[in-house]
Amino acid sequence: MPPRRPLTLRDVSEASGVSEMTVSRVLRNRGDVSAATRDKVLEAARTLGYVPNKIAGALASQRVNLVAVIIPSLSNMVFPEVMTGISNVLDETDLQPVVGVTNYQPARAEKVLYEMLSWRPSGVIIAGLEHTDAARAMLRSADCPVVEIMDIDGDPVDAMVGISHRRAGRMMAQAIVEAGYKRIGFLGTKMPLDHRARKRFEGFTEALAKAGLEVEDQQFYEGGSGMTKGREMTAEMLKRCPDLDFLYYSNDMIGAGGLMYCLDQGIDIPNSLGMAGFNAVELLGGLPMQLATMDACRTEIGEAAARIIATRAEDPSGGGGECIELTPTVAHGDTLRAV
Amino acid sequence: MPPRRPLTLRDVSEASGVSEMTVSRVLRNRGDVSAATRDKVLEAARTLGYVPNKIAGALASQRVNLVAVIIPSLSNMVFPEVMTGISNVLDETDLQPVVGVTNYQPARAEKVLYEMLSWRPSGVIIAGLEHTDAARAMLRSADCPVVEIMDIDGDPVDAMVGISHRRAGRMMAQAIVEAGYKRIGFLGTKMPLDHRARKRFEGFTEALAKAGLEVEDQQFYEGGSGMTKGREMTAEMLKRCPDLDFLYYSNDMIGAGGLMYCLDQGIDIPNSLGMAGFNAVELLGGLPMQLATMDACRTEIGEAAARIIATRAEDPSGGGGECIELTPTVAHGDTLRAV
DNA sequence: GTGAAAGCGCTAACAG
DNA sequence: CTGTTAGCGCTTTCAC
Repeated sequence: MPPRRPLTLRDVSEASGVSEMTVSRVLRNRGDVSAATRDKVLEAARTLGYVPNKIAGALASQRVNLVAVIIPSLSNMVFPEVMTGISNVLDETDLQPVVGVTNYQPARAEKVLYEMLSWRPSGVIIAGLEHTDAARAMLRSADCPVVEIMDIDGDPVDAMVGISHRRAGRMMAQAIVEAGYKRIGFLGTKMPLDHRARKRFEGFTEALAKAGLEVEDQQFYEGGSGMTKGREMTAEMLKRCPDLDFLYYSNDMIGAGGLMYCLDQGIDIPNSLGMAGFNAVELLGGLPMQLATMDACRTEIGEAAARIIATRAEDPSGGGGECIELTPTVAHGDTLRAV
Repeated sequence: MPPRRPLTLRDVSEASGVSEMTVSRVLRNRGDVSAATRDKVLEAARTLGYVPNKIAGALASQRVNLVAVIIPSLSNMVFPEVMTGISNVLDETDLQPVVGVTNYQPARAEKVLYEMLSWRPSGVIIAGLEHTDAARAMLRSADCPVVEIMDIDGDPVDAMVGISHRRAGRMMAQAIVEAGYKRIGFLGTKMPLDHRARKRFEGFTEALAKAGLEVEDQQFYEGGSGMTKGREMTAEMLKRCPDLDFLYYSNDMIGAGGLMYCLDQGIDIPNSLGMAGFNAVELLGGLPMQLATMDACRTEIGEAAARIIATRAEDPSGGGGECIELTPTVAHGDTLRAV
């Protein structure tokens, strides 16, 4: 057995007695090749176990079938769902998503972006509208479509697809006000790290203000959002302010923890206390009570974003600056009184 | 503004008055370059907004800093945790993970693998030991380290890192037997789709048999494992076999759903009924009762796998065929009586 | 329908 | 410390 050297087109060419060029044509289903030649080539390629070298191919053709997807985390169920949407659409094309994770760190985001752009992807899908100056500069001069997703409250570099978190916050506030709750507490992530949560909170307080109300107590946390965290924070807040009649959580996981705590305590939900989260986490479907929440249209966002990239990959001249706003809906569940 | 053409080294070379080769050295921190030249180059590169073309670089250097990670799903929290482990280690190197998702479909796995191998990655990390013949063939002839993860009950193509699911099943069975439970039901995914669950089940029944017991009832499902599913299945099984005294679930999510159901029903856990899952999902920390479970060492698996790749990337001659078995531990939680 | 030549943008290897 | 030369493996372009 000769020292293993990666197979090249030339090997297939020699094995099949067909020129490299024609082998290349066959392997890419390009141009007219006689059935006989095609068979010879495919046969040779398969028995050799040839895998084309996309690096060389991409360099020569100036075409890369990769789409860079840059997200803050995989642990937050939101992003896997966005990925599902993206895959749903890209699977129909020859584009391939490549995922980069930033862990909510702007510095990492910059590095991941740089790294991915250096592979000259056919498109970039990136979470959020807030980026460092350097990242924005890279996105702007990237020679491919850029879709910023999840959020539309801001100025995109190119295209954007998402929901208005400010509006989402307002909608939830309105539902709460309409249901007659008055003494409202907020529990969520530390804002500077989470722009979308901040915008929801802003919309939320704004709509409360319009109804003459304000948030009576608030508490912020850092780190992973498990149910444990929600449980602890809820216990603390209710100890501090026992007369609250509603708790608004920045996401469903901590909300579910809070809900479990309240049920343990025998609190009468949703009458003496209402609760709501954000994000419609379906994993939580089995809880004894359904938390009020709001669907953030994650799969749809991924699909729409991917569609923009795919469309422009087909026709690079068209498109640009697309802006797609999706509309979330409030689910009252069992923890927010209907009116 | 001239028609936008991607910047090349030559542009930086011209802008800085330094040869392409030296520019290249600076940008890669390679070899000795005088501080003066270095500054000129970096300055020029930054103001131009140059991003190197890794495609060309990789072709020339025959080196790619990508590690292909192939996993069945992102929705199953297991895999994001493995990814965390991988990132923990690769972040210290210049290697970059690239994720491909197969959705548990062998055909997709083949395609994703082919696609990734065609980019000539520095390593492959792939979930499971079971692959189609074509996939195995590709892995075998891939010219890079291949680490199969999660499971070690089988023959690896090259290296493997994981736990023995058969042993995990046995361990849980022993804990259950020792605790004195006798009438045991099993609820899990359809086996042909999930080799690791199957192996756990095999080990489980084997250890039960050794204690003179067998599974009294079992039920399988397909599709996403949310708490809802676990709740429904549990209700059905307990209706069918009300005298069961233990329920073993193939994962924590459905187990948690079952637990919620039983608590709703006022069943006395863990006395009249014990329960256990698999995978130590920490998101569930806030439930009123902690499900007995078993840690599958996901982060550690990712770390160990990445370390193998990183080590071999440094010294391509060394290594090969590493096999790392990690040992899970049983957590009794509140749903499995201690002895 | 098929082949030959040129070069994609970078880096290895060597020369100064 | 810096520059020159020759490809990396494929596809584009053009010729037959």
